[in-house]
Amino acid sequence: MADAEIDKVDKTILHALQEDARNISSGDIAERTGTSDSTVRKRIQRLESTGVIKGYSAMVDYQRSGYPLRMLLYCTASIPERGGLVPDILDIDGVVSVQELVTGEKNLLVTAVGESDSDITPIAQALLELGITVADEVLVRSHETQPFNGFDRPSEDHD
Amino acid sequence: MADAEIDKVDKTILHALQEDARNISSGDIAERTGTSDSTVRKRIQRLESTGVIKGYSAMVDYQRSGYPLRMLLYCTASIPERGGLVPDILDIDGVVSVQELVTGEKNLLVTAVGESDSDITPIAQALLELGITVADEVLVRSHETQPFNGFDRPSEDHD
DNA sequence: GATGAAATATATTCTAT
DNA sequence: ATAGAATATATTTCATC
Repeated sequence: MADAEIDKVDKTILHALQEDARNISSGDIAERTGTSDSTVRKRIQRLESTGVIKGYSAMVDYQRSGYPLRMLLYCTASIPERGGLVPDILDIDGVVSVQELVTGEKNLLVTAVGESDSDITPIAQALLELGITVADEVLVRSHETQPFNGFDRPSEDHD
Repeated sequence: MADAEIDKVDKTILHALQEDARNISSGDIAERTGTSDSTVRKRIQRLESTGVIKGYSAMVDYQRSGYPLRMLLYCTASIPERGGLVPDILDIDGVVSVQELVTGEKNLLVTAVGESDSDITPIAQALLELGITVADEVLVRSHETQPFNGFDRPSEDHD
């Protein structure tokens, strides 16, 4: 359950699956690791069961799928409550991520997606009902995400 | 190329692939849409080629894979340059996302992942070399992301 | 871990509606 | 644009070393 047992093979697997989770087979990854596909499959199962791999998801361009609005909501919640509120926040329609911030008065960063501004208002309302103050709202103009590049150098072992 | 042609079937496909991009086949999705697997496959190809689906990626728990540090870097870049800098920023080791913010002096939000604080310093340095000022750094205590839930109600067509 | 064979599932192509 | 059928590939499962 610890996080220490990530070796070269695991790194290569993580890198491959971050690159393309749908069209790469265990055999393809095995070629890169120099092991067999059954080994890769067992490793993947372990990574899944230990929670290192949380799942596999299509990366959707919300802009091109009818939801052009992306907004950051900086919130303030009381520290003791904050952690427990995260699941409730994720339940709010349009919310795609919640981050607890260590420093600052604005200790919660909520990201929401929608069709238009009118979709954001009810989100702020729902947050208020959870006892969370929305201190600031910032519209996101563009958004690029990529896999972490720490797994593509399996030569340097992490352990 | 427009973003308007997302119908019920597409929404169901997007929802399914966001839920599990690796272990769901076109046939499985076809059962949900009430169409055939060959139809689903063609729809997926279209969604991919129009850029609605940007790719498929394993969601990795960086905390459990040896990279417990997540940091937000609020930056300031001159507006005309900002957009063009995004690819350069993504090239920096440890950077996982770049967001252009519409309002505020801090008009760029960079998210980075690393093993320890010492991994963040060179990132700030690299940003400086691009002519970007790091105005603020905030450590992320916890981070939860989920698929947008707008695709799980295919009853209401978006068009 | 690795390997090989059997069983399954999946993708491709072409035809038709 | 969707569906169906036939073929070809690919993938997993499982027993074995």
